[in-house]
Amino acid sequence: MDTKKKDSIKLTPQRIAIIECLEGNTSHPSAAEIYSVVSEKYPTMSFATVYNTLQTLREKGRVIELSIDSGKMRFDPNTKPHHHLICVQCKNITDVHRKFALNLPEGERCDYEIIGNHVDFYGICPGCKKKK
Amino acid sequence: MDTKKKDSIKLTPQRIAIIECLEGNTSHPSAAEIYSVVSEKYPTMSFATVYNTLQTLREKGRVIELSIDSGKMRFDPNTKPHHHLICVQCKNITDVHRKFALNLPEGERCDYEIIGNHVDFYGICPGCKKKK
DNA sequence: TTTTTACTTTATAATTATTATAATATAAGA
DNA sequence: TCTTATATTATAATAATTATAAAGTAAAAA
Ligand SMILES: [Mn+2]
Ligand SMILES: [Mn+2]
Ligand SMILES: [Zn+2]
Ligand SMILES: [Zn+2]
Repeated sequence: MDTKKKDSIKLTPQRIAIIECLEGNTSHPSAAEIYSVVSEKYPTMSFATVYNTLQTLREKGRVIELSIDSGKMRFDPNTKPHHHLICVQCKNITDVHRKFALNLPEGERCDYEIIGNHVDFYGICPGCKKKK
Repeated sequence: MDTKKKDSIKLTPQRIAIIECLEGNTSHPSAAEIYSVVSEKYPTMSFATVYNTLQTLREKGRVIELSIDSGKMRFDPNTKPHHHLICVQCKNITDVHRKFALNLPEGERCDYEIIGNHVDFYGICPGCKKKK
């Protein structure tokens, strides 16, 4: 809710545009998609700024990186634990807010210290179903 | 168990080396790691051959691509459905053979046709725990 | 308010993973 | 053995991301 001092970042117009693009965005955009949106408002926007800002936001815990799409990173401003429903065809990602009680029994933990888990559901989205 | 005619591929020494490198391999190697292993036996081995062969094996359903590690693909010769335990520090991937009964209720499916699911457990592996 | 300073943006180059191309080589069937 | 479709290789091309360094600017200090 409220941001601690350590979480504050210098608010430049570019950063504000990137943050606004992400705010409430459930499309899990790639860096290129974010660049494409913000560069409309700021034509001088550089790709490096998008990457720099995303890295800063990640360090501050305001965005999460998803390694779901092969080749490119996708970003999620929803940092609360949740799961995903992924279209295997168009790679659309939809949030799943339901909680799952998944506990690995001692024997399956291989001495790992377990931090958390994440479920990916795979399927075909309504849009792709329509296209036969 | 037995390979159908359609699944047969021309067996070259390079392909055999790559297949043998993958056979029973539970380390979920990257293309570079596979190249590094097979190029010891075949010094003329090309990176393109590793990628070509991996693509062929994937098309034949003999290997699975994992988009877990940011930046690079990792490959899993175990194509039976299973889950993973991932070290957030060194990106070691350990198989989890336990089954989870995960069914999304109608309301959460967003009209997707659901094909399957996969669970990633995150944690710190014993090796990384030791290094403080 | 002006000055200072540390941080940010930008253009550009570099890096890394992967895919494409085309000439040469070869496994496997006739 | 001969033939041919397919595989391998060197090499170039592409795509995503990271690094560098000069120039700009938000915010703190004076
Ligand atoms: Mn999400
Ligand atoms: Mn596995
Ligand atoms: Zn789709
Ligand atoms: Zn580890």
